[in-house]
Amino acid sequence: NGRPLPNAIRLRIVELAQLGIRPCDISRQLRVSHGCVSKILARYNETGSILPGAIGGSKPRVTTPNVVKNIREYKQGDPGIFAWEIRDRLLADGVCDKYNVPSVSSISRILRNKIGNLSQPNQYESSKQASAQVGLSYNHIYPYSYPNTMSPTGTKMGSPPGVPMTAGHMSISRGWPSAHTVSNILGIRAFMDPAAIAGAEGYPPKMEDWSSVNRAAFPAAHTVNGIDKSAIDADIKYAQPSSTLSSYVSACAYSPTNQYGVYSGAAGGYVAPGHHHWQPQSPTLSHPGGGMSMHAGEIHSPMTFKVGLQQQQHEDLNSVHGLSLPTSSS
DNA sequence: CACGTAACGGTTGAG
DNA sequence: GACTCAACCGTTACG
Repeated sequence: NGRPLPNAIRLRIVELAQLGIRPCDISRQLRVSHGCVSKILARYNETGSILPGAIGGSKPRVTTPNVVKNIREYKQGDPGIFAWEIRDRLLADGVCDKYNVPSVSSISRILRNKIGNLSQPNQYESSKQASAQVGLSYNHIYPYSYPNTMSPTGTKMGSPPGVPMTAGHMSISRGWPSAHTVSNILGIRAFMDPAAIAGAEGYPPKMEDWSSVNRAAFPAAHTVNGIDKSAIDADIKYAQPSSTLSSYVSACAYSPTNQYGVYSGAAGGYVAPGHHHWQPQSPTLSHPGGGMSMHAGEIHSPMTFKVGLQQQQHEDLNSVHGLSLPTSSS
């Protein structure tokens, strides 16, 4: 199946590993392939996140209306300007950063297709030149936006939201933002995902049974009660692009004190991203020291984001508590 | 046998 | 609304 393992299972994998259980035993116990266990643990060790990457979607366009507008202005200001000069200026003026600056060929294409007839200064006439409004919202809504270009809140995001990430890591992942960069965004969904909760109390018989499982898993869950999966999904879907929310969730979902302190000391480890509370209590699978230092920059911001929406999620996650981890008892 | 990882087919979501 | 594309997923097979 192509869908991510429920978060609860992912959690268990990391938790068991930290308890010193061997990966092969984990895979047997949780009935997950050893390859999957290996992958999740490897990722956890590398990034501190247990969350899956961002599935689906398209690579963000770099030729946003704003970029096009700037290119147009450059061209108008200096009709003889070369594409590579435009590229440099886009970088120099901060219109783009090195990650989302259009290629020279893209710029050439823009010049040719969209700005070719500069004699017509009517900016928004040609093609679907997208209004400035759309341009504005671009970074806003794009889950894949780069951390440094996407900070609608303006409060944080000096580093990727909620996820530890060194520059080196960014570069090895992909040209555009690493899946891990947005993994916390997915965390919203993953953690609200009924399947994830269902998975906590055992192995979900069928992922397809989300909606029914959901109700069973949240008998008293105010937020979910009476709302079917589609409604939830819709909420989540719209919530996702919000970096503010995602930041919060990443913090909330992995808050060791509120959510998982119950489990055990060792289990606290997986909460990793950016918590100074985190202490490798179990050396078995604790993060490499370097890994934690990567998180340092994140430490404070997630905490601040926990406040607003916490109650709601908190209770949801408490449900996770109630249902999960027969391990600790058995 | 345990483990890491590439190949594979499936799922997802933006365009 | 169906389609395409490119991302990620977990399983499987192999070393």
